[in-house]
Amino acid sequence: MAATLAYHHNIFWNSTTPERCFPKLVKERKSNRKFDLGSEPECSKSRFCYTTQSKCQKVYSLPPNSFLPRVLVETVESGSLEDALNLFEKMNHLDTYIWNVMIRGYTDRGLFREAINLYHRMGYDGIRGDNFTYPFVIKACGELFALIEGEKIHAKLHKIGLDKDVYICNSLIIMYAKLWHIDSALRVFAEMPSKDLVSWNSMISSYSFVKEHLSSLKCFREMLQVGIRPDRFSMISALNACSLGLYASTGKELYCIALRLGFELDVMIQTSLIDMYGKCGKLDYAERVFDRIPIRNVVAWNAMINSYALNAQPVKAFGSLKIMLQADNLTVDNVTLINLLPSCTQLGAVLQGKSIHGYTIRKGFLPHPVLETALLNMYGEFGILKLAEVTFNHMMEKNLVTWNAMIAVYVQNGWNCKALKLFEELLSEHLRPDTVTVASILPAYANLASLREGRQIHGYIMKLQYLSNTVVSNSIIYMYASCGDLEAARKIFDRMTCKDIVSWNTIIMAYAIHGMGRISIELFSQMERDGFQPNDSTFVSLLSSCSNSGLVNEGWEYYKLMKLNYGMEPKIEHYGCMLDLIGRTGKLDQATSFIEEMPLLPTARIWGSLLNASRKKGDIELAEFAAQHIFSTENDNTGCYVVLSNMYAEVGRWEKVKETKSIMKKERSEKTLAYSITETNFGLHRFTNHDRSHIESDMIYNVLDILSRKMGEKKCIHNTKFKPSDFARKSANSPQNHSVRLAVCFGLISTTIGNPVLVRKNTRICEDCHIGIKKISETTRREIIVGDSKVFHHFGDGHCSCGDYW
DNA sequence: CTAGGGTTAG
Repeated sequence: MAATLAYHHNIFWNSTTPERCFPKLVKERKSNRKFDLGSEPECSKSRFCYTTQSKCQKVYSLPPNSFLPRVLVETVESGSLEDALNLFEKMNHLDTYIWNVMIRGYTDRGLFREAINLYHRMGYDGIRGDNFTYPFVIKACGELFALIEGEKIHAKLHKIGLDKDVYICNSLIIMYAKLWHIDSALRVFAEMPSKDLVSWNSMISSYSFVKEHLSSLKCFREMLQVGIRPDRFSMISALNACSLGLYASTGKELYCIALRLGFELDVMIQTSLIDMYGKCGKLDYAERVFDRIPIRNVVAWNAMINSYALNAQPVKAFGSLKIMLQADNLTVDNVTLINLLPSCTQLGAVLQGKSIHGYTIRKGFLPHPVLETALLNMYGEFGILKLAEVTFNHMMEKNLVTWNAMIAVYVQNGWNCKALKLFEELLSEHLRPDTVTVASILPAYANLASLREGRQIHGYIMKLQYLSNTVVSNSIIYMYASCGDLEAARKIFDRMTCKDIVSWNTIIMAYAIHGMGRISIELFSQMERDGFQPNDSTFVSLLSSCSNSGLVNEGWEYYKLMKLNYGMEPKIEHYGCMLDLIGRTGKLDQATSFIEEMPLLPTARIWGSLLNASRKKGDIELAEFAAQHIFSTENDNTGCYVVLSNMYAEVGRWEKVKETKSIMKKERSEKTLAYSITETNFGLHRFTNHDRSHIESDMIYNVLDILSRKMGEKKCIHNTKFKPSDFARKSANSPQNHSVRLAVCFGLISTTIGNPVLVRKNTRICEDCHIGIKKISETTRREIIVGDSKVFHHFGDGHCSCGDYW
C-alpha cells in the first residue's frame, strides 16, 4: 500500500499542476518531500514555511546545558505539575526558559488560570517574556475567554516589539476568534509583515469558528491566489466551512483542489468530505467518497453513519454498523453510539435505543455528557419522559446543551409547567441561557398563554440581546399570537431584519389563529414579492387561515395553486385544512367524498374535522360514523364522546346521552373541566361554569345581570337548542353563567377602557356564549378577544371575526 | 520549549 501511495504522490509532484499553481513552493518541497497521509500521527506536526521569515532565521533562547532545567522539563512532561513547581521554586528564576517550561506545562494541562498567574509572577520578578512565552499565555487567555487580559497582553507585545512574531500573531488570531472578536483577529492577520501557512489556516478556521463560513472560504481562495499551497488542515477547515454553511458546490470544488494537491487518499480529508456531503444532503456523493477510502477507521464510519441519520436512512446506518463491526473488525466509540441514536428514533426502535443505553453502561461509556444528552433526546422523542428525566438527573456533568435538551423534551411533550420550572432552575444556576434555551422555552409560554408572563420573557430576551436571532424572534411571534396579542406579534415581525421562511409561515399562521384570512393572504403575496419560496408549512398556515376565516373560494384557489404553480403534493395536514374548509360550507357529501378521494390514509385529525362538520349540521349519523373511525385510531376519545353526547342531547335522545356517558365512565375518560382565564396586572383569574369563588363574585354577577338585561336576554331563557323537556338540566348548566361570560365580565371591570378584554378558554366556546359576547361587545363598545381551543374570536360591534363558524 | 486539524448533543 505504501508503495502505491508514494507512486501517487510522485505523479502529482512531477506533474506540472502544483508548480504552476504554487510557484513559490518548489524550493521548499524538495526538503519536505514526505507526505502526510493522516495515518501516522507524528506526521501531523510537519509544517511548510513558505514565507520570508523562515525558522532558521529566528534567534532562539536555547536551553542552557545544565542539569536542572532538563529535570524540570521531564517532571512537567511526566505530568506532576506540583513536583515541577516545587523544583521550579528552588531554581534560579533569572532564566526565561524555565518560566516557559512551567507556563507551557499549565497550558498543556488545561490549567489556564495558573498559566496566566505564573506569567504575572514572572513580570513581578522582573523577567521579560519572550517569543516562546506568549503563545502559551495567549492561548490561555483565549480558553478562559479573558478578553481584557488578552488585549492587555496584546498591547504589551506592541510595546516590547514582539507583535510581529509569526507564532505570537498566529496565537492572537485564534485567541480573538475564540473570543468572537473576528475583527481583531483579522486586524492581526492583515498587519502581519509575513504570514505563514499556519497564519492562513488560523484565519480560515477562525472565520469558521464564528460561523462566517463565506469569509472563511474567501480567505481560502485568497490564500490560493497569493500562491500558498494549502495543506490538509487548510483543506479540512475550508471543507468544514462548506459543511456548516451548506455550500455543497464549493465543497465539490474543494474536492477537485484536494485531488490536484494529492490529498486523494487522505482519510481525514475524506472524512471531512463525507461529513460535508452528508450535511448538504448529498448522500450519494458521501457514499462515493466513503467507498474510496483505502483503510476505513472509526471516525470515517462515524461520519458515514451520521450522514445516514441526517438523510433519514436509519436502516443503512445500522447496516453500516454491522459492516464496521464484522468486516472491518472495528469497535464502536462514543461518537458511533451518539450517531446511532437518531436512527433508533427514526425507526421507532425503542428496544434498540434502550439496548444502546444498556451497552453504554456495561462498557463504561458513561458518564459522558454528549452521549447522555443524546440518550435524553432519544427518550424525549419516544415520549418516555420518565427515562429522559432519569438520564438527566443522573448526569454528573451538565452543560447548557443538556439543559436545553431537557427543556425542549418537556415542551415537545406538552409538559409546559415542568419546562418552566426547569428553566427557572437553570437561571438559578450559574448558567446563562443562550438563544437555543430561549427558543426552546418560548413555546411553553405560548402554550400556557399568559400574556403577562409572555411579555416578561420578551423583556428578558431583549435584555439578553437575542432579539436579532431569527429563530428566537420567530418563537416570540408565535408566543404573542398564541397569547392573544396579535399586534405585538406583528410588531416583532415587522422589525425583524433577517426574516426566514419560518418567520413568514409564523406570521401567516398568527393571522390564521386570529381568523384574519385576508391579512394572511396579503402577507403570502408580500412574501412572494420578497422572493421567498413557500414550503409545506406555508400552505398549512395559508389554508387554515382561509378555513378559519371562511374564505372558501380563496382556500380552494391556493390548494390548486400549491399543486400547479409550486408542484407540491398536498400532505395530510393540507387535506385536514381543506376538510375544515369544506365543513364550513356545510356540504357534508363533498366532505365525505373528499376523504374517499384522498390518496392518503385518513388520520384521527381528518375524522375529527368531519365530526365537527357534522356537529355543526346536526347530522348525527355522519357524526357517529366519524366517531367510530376516531375510536379505532386514537386513545383519547374524550372530546369525541362529549360532542356526540351534546348532539344527542340537542335532539333529545336521552337514552343515547346516557349510553355515551356510561361508556365514558367505563373507559375512565373524564370530561375535561371547562374554564376561562383572564389576566390583570396582578395575575390570572380562572373561572369555571357558575363559579362563585372569585373575590369579586358579587360584582361580576351584577355586571352580568345588567348586561343580560340590556341585551334583552331574560334570565334562564336563552337561545339554546336544548329541548324544553330538559329544562332541569338546562337550568343547571345555563350558558348564561358559563365561564367565558364570567371571565369577560371580570375583564370588563378590571381593565381600562380602550384596551381589549382578553379571555382564554380551554374548550370551544358554545353557541349561546358566542351570541352573548357579540351582544356584550356591542353594548359595551369594547373589543373582546376570546381564544378558545381552536381560534381567537375578535368580538366588536356585535360581530365576530370568525364569521360565526368555528 | 511555541501556533492550527477530521466525526459528536440543541
